[in-house]
Amino acid sequence: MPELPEVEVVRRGLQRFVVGRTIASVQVYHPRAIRRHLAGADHFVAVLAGRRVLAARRRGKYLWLPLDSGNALLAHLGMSGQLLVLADAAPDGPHLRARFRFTDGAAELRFVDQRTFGGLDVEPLLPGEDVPVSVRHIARDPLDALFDDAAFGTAIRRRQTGVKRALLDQTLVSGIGNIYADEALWRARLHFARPTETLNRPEIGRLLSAVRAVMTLALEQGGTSFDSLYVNVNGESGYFDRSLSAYGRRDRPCPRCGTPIRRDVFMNRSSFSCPRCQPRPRRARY
DNA sequence: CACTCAACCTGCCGGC
DNA sequence: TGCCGGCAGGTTGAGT
Repeated sequence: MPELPEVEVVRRGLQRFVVGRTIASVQVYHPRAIRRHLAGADHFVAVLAGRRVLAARRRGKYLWLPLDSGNALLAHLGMSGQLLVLADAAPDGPHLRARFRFTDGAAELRFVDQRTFGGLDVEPLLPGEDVPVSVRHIARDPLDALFDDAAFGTAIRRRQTGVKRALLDQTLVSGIGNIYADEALWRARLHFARPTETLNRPEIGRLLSAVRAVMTLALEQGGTSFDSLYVNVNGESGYFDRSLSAYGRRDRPCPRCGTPIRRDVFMNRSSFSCPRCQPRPRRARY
């Protein structure tokens, strides 16, 4: 489940159903699911057994559970990863990659991932910074209280690239993927190829406000689910897809001006925008 | 640093 | 019915 709102929905589920519990045993069913855990599956299983989950945290699209050992169980859901809290008796689906049982014998946690782009590992938390090693290179996300708007504005204007490419760069601002990039640009009336160095302060302010607004709304609606791949820990879909203004709406009217939404191929993926509200800049940068 | 491409996977959909 | 290309919410590393 990919972008920030969907990952945050999962984090909240883990907060409610997993934090405070002690892991009894772990089973790994597919080596790719723990490929980032370089010490291997046996080690992964061993360091988790008996550990208590202290919290459920997130930065951007990364999710982690700090443990009483001082390490954290880190998860990235990739394109199709799910963390599900299910009764032990619930049948295993075809894409079950790992299972976590708890000492209280209540519902277990499962990592399910059709495309196996997601992954789990256990790693130390950086002293002082409070994030796992693998999350160090990721910028704070726009819903983080410590996100620095002014610093972001300076940094994005220093880039020599297009604004959508910048939004998708997780080292500049994290949590934004293809859906919310297109939705935020539509709200801010900016074309995806707008050169970042030409953005002025009001435009950057508009852009950040748009990102936050669309993510907050999506969160209230449980995230965006086009199919059963993107679900919360209880397997339920979000319904923000009904509120999308541009993404996936090729040839359908722009909700603001009625012009048919266009689709462009950009960075080898689809970009949706309104030709009238988001005119292509004279000098475009991709 | 900016940028492109390929790779990593499975499954679904539409066209032929 | 079946085969094939295109497409899908992400990240990483190699190469220019």
